[in-house]
Amino acid sequence: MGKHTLGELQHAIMQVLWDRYEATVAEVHQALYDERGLAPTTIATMLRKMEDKGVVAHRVEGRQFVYRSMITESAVRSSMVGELLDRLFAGDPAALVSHLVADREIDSEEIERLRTLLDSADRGKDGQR
Amino acid sequence: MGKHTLGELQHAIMQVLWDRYEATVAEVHQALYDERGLAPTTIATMLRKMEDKGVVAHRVEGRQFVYRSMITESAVRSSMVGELLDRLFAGDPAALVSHLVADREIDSEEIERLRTLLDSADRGKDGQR
DNA sequence: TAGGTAGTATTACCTTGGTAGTCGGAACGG
DNA sequence: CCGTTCCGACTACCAAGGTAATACTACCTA
Repeated sequence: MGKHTLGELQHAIMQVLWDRYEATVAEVHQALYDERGLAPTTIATMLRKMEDKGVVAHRVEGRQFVYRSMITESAVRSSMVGELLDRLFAGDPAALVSHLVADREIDSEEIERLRTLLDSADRGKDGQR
Repeated sequence: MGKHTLGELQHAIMQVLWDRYEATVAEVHQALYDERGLAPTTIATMLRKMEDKGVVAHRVEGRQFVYRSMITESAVRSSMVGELLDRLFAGDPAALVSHLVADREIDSEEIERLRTLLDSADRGKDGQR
């Protein structure tokens, strides 16, 4: 499996593509303009670089390019979470969760949610095998 | 609060400093040599750059520099986990945990550990207020 | 058919992380 | 006292992410 690591802007662009499935440069630019105020050429350049990396692809429609994502959001998450896990927590997911509850003030309500989540995940695994 | 984001090598170096509290360039180099096989100057250069960023500091002992970390491991974790959380999960820790159990094959045993962890965390919070 | 315009291609910087060679001074060994 | 060696300082690259101006081309319109 490749290194699906995306930079800040790249991820924001992917977000747009994941939302709409397809988008022209202009559409991506529009979608990000309020938050970032970047030039349209910046978006275009980034998309080209991302295509070089193989994370997006485009088709031609009239005189504009319509881009689409080549990787799923969950693949990117796996890749990036996995990397952070290895780097910061020696690959131990429990250590990450521990950090989450200890440091990031997660209120009791949130913890309750998480516990429910774990319960169902556990049940799901049991049912699967 | 600053952006305590460290690269791969930088983090490995910090790890050494966190372990020993203080270390010379040669010691850091030695500690990382088996895994990475880098030139001593590479370590020295990196440490200088890290000092520019303010994440380490040094004192002079004889003719060598003794470096120490200026930031805690937990601060780095907070910073980097927080960033990943915002970027990939819209700041929702539960979504991260959800991804963890759904995608990263965490076995039932692990889930059990996590649940125990959440229980005690919850109790801790209650006791605090 | 000429000119404007929309939209991609080219080119160019800047920053940060990473990697390392070479230089210069100071200490150490004889 | 002299040469070697140890070590930080300086300098130099490379890649990737970001940011954007400028060039080019093809279409659309008057």
